[in-house]
Amino acid sequence: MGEPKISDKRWTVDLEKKIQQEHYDDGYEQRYSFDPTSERELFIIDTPPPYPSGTWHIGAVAQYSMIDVIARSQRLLGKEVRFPWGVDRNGINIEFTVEKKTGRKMRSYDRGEFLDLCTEVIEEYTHEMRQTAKRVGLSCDYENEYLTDAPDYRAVTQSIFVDLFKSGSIIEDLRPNLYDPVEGTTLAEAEVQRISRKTVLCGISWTTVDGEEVVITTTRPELICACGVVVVHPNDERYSHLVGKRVRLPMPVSGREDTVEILAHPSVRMDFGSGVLMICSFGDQNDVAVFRELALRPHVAIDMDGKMTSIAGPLEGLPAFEARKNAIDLLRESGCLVSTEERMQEVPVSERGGNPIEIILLKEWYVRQTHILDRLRELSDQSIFIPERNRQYLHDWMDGISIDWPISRRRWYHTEVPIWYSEDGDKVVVPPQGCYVQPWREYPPPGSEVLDRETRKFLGNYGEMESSLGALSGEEKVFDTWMDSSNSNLYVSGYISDPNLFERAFPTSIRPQGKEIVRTWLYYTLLKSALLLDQPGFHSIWIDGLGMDPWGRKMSKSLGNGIDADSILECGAGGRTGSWKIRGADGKQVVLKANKIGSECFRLWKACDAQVGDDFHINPEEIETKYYGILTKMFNIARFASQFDAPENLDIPPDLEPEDVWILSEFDHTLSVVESAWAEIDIYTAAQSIKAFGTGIFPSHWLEMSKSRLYDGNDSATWALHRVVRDLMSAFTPICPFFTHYLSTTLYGRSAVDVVGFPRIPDTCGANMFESMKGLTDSLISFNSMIWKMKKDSGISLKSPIEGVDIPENLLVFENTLTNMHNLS
RNA sequence: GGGUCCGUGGUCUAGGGGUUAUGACGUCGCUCUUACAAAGCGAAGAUCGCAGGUUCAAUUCCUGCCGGACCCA
Repeated sequence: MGEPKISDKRWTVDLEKKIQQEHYDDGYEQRYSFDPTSERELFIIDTPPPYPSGTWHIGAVAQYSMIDVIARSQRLLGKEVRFPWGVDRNGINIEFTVEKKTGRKMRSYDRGEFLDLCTEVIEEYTHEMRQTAKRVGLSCDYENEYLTDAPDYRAVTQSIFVDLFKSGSIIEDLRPNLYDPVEGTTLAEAEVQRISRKTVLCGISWTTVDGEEVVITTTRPELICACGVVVVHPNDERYSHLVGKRVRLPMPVSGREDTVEILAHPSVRMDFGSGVLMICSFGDQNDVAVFRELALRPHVAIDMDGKMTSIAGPLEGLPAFEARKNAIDLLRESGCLVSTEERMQEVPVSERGGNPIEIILLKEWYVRQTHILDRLRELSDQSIFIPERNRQYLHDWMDGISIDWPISRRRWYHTEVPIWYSEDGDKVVVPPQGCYVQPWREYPPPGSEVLDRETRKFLGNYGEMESSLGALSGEEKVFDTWMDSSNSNLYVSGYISDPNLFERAFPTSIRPQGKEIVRTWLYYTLLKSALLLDQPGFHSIWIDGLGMDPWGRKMSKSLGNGIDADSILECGAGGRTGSWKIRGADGKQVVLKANKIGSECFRLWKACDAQVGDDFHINPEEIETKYYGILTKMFNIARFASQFDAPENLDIPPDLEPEDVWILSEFDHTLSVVESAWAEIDIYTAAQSIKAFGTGIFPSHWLEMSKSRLYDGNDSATWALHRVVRDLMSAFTPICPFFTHYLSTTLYGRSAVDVVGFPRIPDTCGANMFESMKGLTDSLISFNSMIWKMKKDSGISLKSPIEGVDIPENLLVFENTLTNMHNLS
């Protein structure tokens, strides 16, 4: 015994930052790198590649910190863990950022020049994001960082495209597409959001060729020129006599017939407006469905700039929104407008740009998916979902899929569709595997192949056929960014780059992610794995909820309730405190304050505070008050232990006394619970068990009982103390790596983060005594509490002697200890 | 409008057909007991959203309603 080896009085955020600094400087790579040839069980994590946008949301950071807990706990269980660090950098977001920064629209730039600007800006953000990742303790393999916009990653995306094209899973077709006319690009169903907007519902008088008047209700009078058919419900007796007749369009049109047929169709709601509906190409998704069903010839009313085409007659050239106002005026003048009514309507807008969406006919590339949904369901049922109930999100999404996935976009900062077209348009050229190409500014590289555009039949090598293809035109379109990110599991498991690894590592061990991107990232990844390999994609899928504000609302800029990650992680560093102004539930500003949080406390909070899968409320005040004290407690236990020299050999115990056998058996039981919780990716149970033992039974009862023996240099007590503290730190290391690293290194000269193989207490120390000794635990707790209460009630201090207390029979094995501890006489 | 999930002391949270419902924070009282007052010990505090139903028994299962979140039309 002597001076404590740990001189600091308590854990501080400054100490945390100092330890972190050393940790990242010193041997970081050896510690956390991945050896693909390892004999150990492989555990590959498909880390969500975050999108760098400047600030990182605290909710997302909380999720990543739990992914790190998974990574560290699997290392602790002895697995060879690959915890990759990837950054998703493709996409419309960065294009918008650059446009905003420079005040110029993308299309006013030279394409190459614009790409360079994007790279520059995204590079800055990428750096900031990596700093935050390190600050929260993510033990990723940063050395082998992957970027989805880097040539090697894009090459994988393009190679997979070529494979799927050759196998017929990717096709090119002219179909009605969701389209954002402001940004000039196609969208997938997953990219569409709905907002509520005020709109005018018009009642318009149409006249049949026999001269009968019919009123049709619509919110889109400008689309009359695109009307292909007028429909009524088959059971609607008011109109059954009209079915089969033709009706005249109430607006002038050009280049098409000016009457359409009236038909019966069950999709009409009889109680909506007049009960007569005009079907246009393409007003909404229902129109698209009816057009397909009735095989109608579409009239293109809106062009790619969002303006009315020539068929719109007097409306030609107007943007859709103005055309609508104009159409209403024209109808009013001609006396066809019989009613107008303002009402709220849900309209589809683009997720990124917030622009109203049109549906227009476009030639695009598609990944076929509707044919494989049943198989996909079977495959996804082979994966374990954590928690199981979140499997439902995937099922719901798959049940709603009705059209193929359009993957081409008319944007720039994305992976290019790797294809060239022959001059006659009948043949295409695709690059060889593993090669990144930019067809809009490059010719096909050596090794490219020529295929028939329709049948995809191999026609010959590009080198040999070059002269027969005429002037090649490179595809200008790019991929939806989900085409890139949905390859992440393949990429990190060694697809193409390391076949030996891929053989062992696929299906990828785990996909951790938030529930909000089940319909995109998870679904598309599973689709890819199914199309390419007919395999499930993942062994386990861990789906967490979303970080919400303290009142349970989604954090968003517009609500003013967001919390920046750094403000939490840096709270308490260098004497700075944290203060957050957040708009509360009642609309008033609420100020939240905290003195110290940091990464360790933050991680502990997330691990302990809620089960995986549910949305979680983030309140900095709560994080501090509920969890900082636990760190202080655990720190002081280690500090206390550090004043007694640790025995040389912590593997072989001396002769152990009964109370030490008892605590070791209790501890081993806790360890067994924690070990199986880590194995099942059950962070909550592991965290709660460690916390309960480490702040409860161990310090409050065993430590108090053993103090006098420890001060007397008792070998048994000293051995038990250090064995428990050392292994407790190891078991705890996935949650608080820097905290346990510091304490274990200081006490035992070996970092808990380097422990590979979960610690358990040997049977020789009583680990197998748990069943026979567990009855003592409850008796001890109630006996100790009873004495403490007796002393309190009689107003004497805890060390004062007390008389007339009988030790219960089953606790007589601890007679000396208890007599000493409570000063019984 | 439809689907999914959630609703447990003042706050957050665990659990789950059966004697006194888990833990934490906050509150109150006592204590500076040779690790810890940024702590310890003790106490009070819940008709488990509401209304029905199933059952010998429900907070737990079912139905409806109310409130919240997410997704979809």
